[in-house]
Amino acid sequence: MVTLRFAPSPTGKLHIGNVRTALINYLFASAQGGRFILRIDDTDQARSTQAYEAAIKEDLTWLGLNWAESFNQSDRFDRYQAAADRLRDMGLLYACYETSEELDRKRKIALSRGRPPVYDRAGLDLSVEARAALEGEGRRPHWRFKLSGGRVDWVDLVRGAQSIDTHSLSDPVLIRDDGSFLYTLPSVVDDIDYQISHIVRGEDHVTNSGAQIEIIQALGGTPPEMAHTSLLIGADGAALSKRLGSLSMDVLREQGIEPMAICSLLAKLGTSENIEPRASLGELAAEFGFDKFGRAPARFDEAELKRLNAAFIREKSFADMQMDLAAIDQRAVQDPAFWETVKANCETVQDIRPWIEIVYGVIAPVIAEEDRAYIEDAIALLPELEFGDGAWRAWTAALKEKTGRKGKALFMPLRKALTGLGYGPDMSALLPLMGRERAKTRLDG
RNA sequence: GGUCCCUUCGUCUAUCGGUUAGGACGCCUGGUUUUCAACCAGGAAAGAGGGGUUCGACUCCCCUAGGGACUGCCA
Repeated sequence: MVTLRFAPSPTGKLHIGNVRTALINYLFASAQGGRFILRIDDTDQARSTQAYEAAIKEDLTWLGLNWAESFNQSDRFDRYQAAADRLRDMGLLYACYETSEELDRKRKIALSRGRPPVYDRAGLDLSVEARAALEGEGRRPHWRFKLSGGRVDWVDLVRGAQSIDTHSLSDPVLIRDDGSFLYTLPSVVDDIDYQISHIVRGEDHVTNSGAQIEIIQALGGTPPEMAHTSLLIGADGAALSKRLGSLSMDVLREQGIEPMAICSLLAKLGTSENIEPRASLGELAAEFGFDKFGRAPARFDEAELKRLNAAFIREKSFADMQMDLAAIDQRAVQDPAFWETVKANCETVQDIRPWIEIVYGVIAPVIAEEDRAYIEDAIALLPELEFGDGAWRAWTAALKEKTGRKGKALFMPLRKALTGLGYGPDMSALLPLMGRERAKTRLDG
């Protein structure tokens, strides 16, 4: 039985990068018939909030990434404490007394001397007396895990054979000087307790994985399978982090992006599969495979998401969209033909707004000076009877007859006068929707 | 400074020593719609640079350049 986990910390909103990791975990678990667990990494009490936690859960639910079980690390401090005690008993957890400033200074000095900024393990050599003296100064220790100094190897599902030299790593701090836990130990303890079979996360965690494997082994656990996916970068090739705010789920949702558009893109981006609309997570799961992932950073382009969303929208019937349409404007649901007519011109549902005004509201017509006379003819020939399906055809045929205009010259002035725009849905469908009176008013200018 | 990863059309990628270097999205052109979009068809478009190895290199090796990650009492 495979068990995967997604472990966000509730210190911010879910963005496109997080969601990709969540989705990949979900998809693999689903494809294997396994479990997908949501773990809230809220060990950082100062920065974690209930609001973010709720928002994360809301976003995941919106995306359809349902979890079999969820828990908070803040409820499991006793477990982490027990693990810390065991490590301490084994001599693998040692007290250090440097302040952050002192550590910072040490790093800078090492760097300036051309040496790697690795912790010098000064804490390891402290005698009982020395420790007592330091504590007498009012210092409280933080605690580091003693790395083996050897190599940690694993076969990564995405990156292949990995070998991390722990000698080049600083011993990770597991417990802060205020006694609180950093994420490392809780993560390891939870992965063991919940029998996580696969850890799937971004490649920014590869060195963490090296240290974590050693801690897992020290605690008597078996390291899970590991998969580190390459990170997403922006369309401009720069790090995505700068634009994370605009790519948060709540913003995308407000823009009218479909959850499956997001999932379809994120499941395939950076893989050898074509990025195409998929209607369900089940389809994406069936197509999922770590062997399809490349190792180079993939570019996330918001424009691509919009295009994919447009493709989704064209597939949506009025029934599919009724709720969303009503939420935007009641007028959008009074005639199913409205959606069917307008959807091909929308990238997101929100794009119906201008068409609502065009069909049901008031807009400023656009009539070029040289087309005045033509529009006068058009008014004269406007079909008297109430508009049906053939109104546009009959009207333009008559106009063609009268003016000799054809093609673009025949249609574009009418489109611009009636909609204020040079593009849009089929006029033969749009005209009956807006009705004779509205058309007349706009032609009058 | 160090460690690790990466580099094929604009973008995501296929190729696992011998191919007219393939596909998808985008783009361009044409068709259709007597208009735009949508839709359909066709087209242009790529091996970062330099050295090797080899009968033969996109593919293997080295160097250079460029990009990414890590190097936190963040996760």
